Amino acid sequence: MLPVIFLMGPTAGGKTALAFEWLKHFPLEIISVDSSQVYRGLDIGTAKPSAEEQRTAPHRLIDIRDPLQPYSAYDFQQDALREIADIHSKGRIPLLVGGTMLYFKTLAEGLAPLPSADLSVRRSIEALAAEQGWAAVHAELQKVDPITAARLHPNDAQRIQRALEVHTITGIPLSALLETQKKSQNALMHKASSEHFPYNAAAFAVAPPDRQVLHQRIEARYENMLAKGFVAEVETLHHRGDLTPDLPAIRSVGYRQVWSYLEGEYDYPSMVEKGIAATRQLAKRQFTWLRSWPDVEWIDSTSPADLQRSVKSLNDWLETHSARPH
RNA sequence: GGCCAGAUAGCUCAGUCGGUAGAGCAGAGGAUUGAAAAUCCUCGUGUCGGCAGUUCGAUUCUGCCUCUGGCCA
Repeated sequence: MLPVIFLMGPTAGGKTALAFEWLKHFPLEIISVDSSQVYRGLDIGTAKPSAEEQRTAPHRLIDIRDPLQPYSAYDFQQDALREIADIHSKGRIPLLVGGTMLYFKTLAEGLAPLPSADLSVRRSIEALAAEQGWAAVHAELQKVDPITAARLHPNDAQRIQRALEVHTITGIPLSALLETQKKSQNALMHKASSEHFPYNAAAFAVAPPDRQVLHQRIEARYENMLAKGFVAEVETLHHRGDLTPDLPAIRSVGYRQVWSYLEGEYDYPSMVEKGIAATRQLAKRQFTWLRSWPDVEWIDSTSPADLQRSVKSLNDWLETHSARPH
């Protein structure tokens, strides 16, 4: 079974530095696992690798969408599987690096056979919500899919909308469709191969062990982004005229806050404070995913010794779990 | 120097007709199936600036002090 490496971690945790270190020692090719770096024109604020860094180490699945175009976990799964196969065919090893934890999970576990998003259905559900409130939409879901309705909090508008959308399109409750997948799924999750993911995957996570240290890094990095022209970058997007703040791209951490600042919703210092706080909150949610991920090897990004240890660890794993292509 | 207004959770503030206090934000934990850097849930004891007085009881009333802001000199 061919090897695949997952390098996960919170934002500003030190993933890029570690990936470049590993690149010196192994025949790796990088696939980005990042729901914001897929968008063209979102560079500074997503900490996208620079042109120079991309020359040294090409990143796949970056700059593959216009901010107006949607991208989804399903799209990622399809794209990533294709890129993994391509890298293997070249006799190299795929290194998946990023912080979008749902994308990692989707890749490892696969998705149930669900319909993709349908704008007109979503609009009609939003119209109902605007007219009667989300409690009414939740009640509507209760009628057609009581299992999902019970699972979702009445305030979780986004998930209620999706569940109702799935039922409207297929006539089958979301809960039933998820059950289908569960039955066909391999008993061993994540690390084990399945029909969805026939690879041997090693999972690593990098971060400073001390949350305060991560917070300091987040703050320093945000200030640095602003110094590098982050506001001007968002201004360019703003001036296009066709982008709106409800698009996933513009909702990205930092972009949303600068966008609001440009709209005059609050002043510059507030924008900075809110942007940094939103980044901390993102990191916290990423930790929540990582704590429950099975068999993760944690690496302390503040310790040079630990970075070196990880090289040895990765080397051992590649030797025992798979024949290295070279 | 005088007058006025403040001083309550990490921050911004509300409140207690005297019975030791609560919102928003921040923070922490959790959930997470085609928007996921999204969306949602849970978690609030802090010498109520200090000292003294009145009182059964003061964060609340009174006096003095300290600090902050404003106005007048």
